[in-house]
Amino acid sequence: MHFEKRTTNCGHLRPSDADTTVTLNGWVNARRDYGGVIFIDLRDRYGVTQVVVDSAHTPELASSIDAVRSEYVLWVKGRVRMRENPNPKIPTGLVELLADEIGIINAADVTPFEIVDDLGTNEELRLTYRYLDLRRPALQKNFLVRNKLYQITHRFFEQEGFIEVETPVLTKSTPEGARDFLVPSRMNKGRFYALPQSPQLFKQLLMVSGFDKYMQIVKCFRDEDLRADRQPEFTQIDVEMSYVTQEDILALTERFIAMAWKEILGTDVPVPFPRMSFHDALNRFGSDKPDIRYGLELQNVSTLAKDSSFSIFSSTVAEGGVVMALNAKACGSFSRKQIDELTEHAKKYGAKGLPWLKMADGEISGSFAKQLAGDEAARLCGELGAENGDLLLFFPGEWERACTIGGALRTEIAKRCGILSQVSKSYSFHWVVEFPLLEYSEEESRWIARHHPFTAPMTDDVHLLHSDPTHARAVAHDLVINGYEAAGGSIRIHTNDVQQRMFDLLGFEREDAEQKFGFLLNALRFGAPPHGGIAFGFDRLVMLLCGTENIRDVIAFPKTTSGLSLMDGCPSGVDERQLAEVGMRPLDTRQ
RNA sequence: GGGAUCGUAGCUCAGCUUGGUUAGAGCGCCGCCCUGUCAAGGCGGAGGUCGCGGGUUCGAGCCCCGUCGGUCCCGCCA
Repeated sequence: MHFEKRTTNCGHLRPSDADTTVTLNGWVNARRDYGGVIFIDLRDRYGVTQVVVDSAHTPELASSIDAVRSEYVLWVKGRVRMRENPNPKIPTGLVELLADEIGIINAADVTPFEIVDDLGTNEELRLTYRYLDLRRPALQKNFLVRNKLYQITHRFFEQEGFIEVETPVLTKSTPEGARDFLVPSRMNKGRFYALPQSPQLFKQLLMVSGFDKYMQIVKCFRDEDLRADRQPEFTQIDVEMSYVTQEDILALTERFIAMAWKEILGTDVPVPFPRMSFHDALNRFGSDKPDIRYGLELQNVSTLAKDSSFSIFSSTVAEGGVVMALNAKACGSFSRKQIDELTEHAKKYGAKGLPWLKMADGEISGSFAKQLAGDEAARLCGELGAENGDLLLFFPGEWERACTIGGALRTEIAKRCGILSQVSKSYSFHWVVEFPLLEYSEEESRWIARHHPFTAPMTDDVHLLHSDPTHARAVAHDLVINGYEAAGGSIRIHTNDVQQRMFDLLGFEREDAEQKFGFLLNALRFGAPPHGGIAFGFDRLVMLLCGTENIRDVIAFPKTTSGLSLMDGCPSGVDERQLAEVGMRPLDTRQ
């Protein structure tokens, strides 16, 4: 196929290029045919340039491009000239290319949807033809941001003295944490590799090896259900350092984030980032990754609720629970229907109901107003700073549950009142620290690690490990940006005996721990330096930088919420021969 | 594993509440006209397994059951 190679691109030409002869290659974005004159908007990833075919200038050319339609690939050679009617909407809008020659490089069928930014096409179709979806400028912009972040990441960590080391993709399946994707072994039938949920153990082993400062941009895999911000395969910036304190990790992270935001968005991010404890995050915002771009903080009204004549309040406190509350300012105008919707929302998070009060003209009404004796209603309102027109929501229950429900309602109120859209263009950065090291799993009747089993306890809390595990805190840190967990990490356990004690606490038999994590326990015996690190959710950082709330907007070939790739149709069946080779038999689907 | 919601022309949607003639609109597509548009315009035209399967009914896009798929959420995600 003959074609004339481009001498410039479709986003480049300006008035200073007038009277030069250039060749463009690109896709037909639009064709406007006036008979005597035809306009063709030619598009590539750099922009759009208007091409003019003028029958007065080139009488033969018009008929030679009769067949040209949207998304045809063309080469166009011509002379740049100033437009009679400039188009201020596009950067090349002052000029146009008067075509001398046009060649059709490739024809295109009518596309299943138009290649424009503001299309409302359903995502199913877009994902099926992802390569066409990716032609849209809006999506291409996201991948330019993504590319910038790759480059900044490598440059930043290189400057900071880090070494990028690749870790295996075929690894050992370990208990704890997310479900593994398994890969059957042909050479060792009946045995399996696992794709890494993260390179956690490898990066710790690299510290034992003396690499000192390690980083890697790495794919991770978790076989769990998807969400708008979660894909089964995703990218992390994985970081680990030896001889550091938590302070060193936080400071490094702050420098990195400030650099990324400065270079990509041009904004100055104030450092250091504010910190709050896990406990405060839950108490004040009802989440361990709160969006603190707006206030609307929760309050604990347990002291008043303890002696309430409203029995749900008093009994909750008597049973060791709390009553959290939220003053939804100026939401007193919510209808009964709207409050019912809020109640339904609360129930999704495990609430049994949603007690509420309204204050209007100094009068207090609400779902349990009649059950409050004396000045109790007034005292609750006073405690919450209620004014006329406010709606008060209450969340009785076990502390973490009550806070979580409150947090969910806080977000919902912010959405409904337009608070979220007011702050949508801004960013907030903060740390959540002092996470609980452990939590008790009712399901498994044992303690499980809240972060992961290699996280070090705070020195002050080591003595609590056996006496009061609930209150032992971890040297862990999450970076929260706009309510997203953008990064998370910890100081690790670096001695064999502490790690062994942690496994004991988690209910691992010695032999079991040896079999599952023996390589780590061994490594910790050979002079392991103290170390710690952090891992950034790369896709989430790109989402934040692009201002999108959908992780599929920043991943070139994503999966649907049911884990399918609609474009190539994976996961797919394999034939029996392939299965037999890896020592597997087809599932008997008759059962 | 559970909940909500969506699926009608190539695309976006209306029609469903209250079952009833030939399922409509805009965009796109095809043809013709047109020398300054950039959401071009004018005239004409083609295009439908109403996701799929079953049921109720004289009759189903509409009601019921199931199923497949998209999206969002709870659980899950150390």
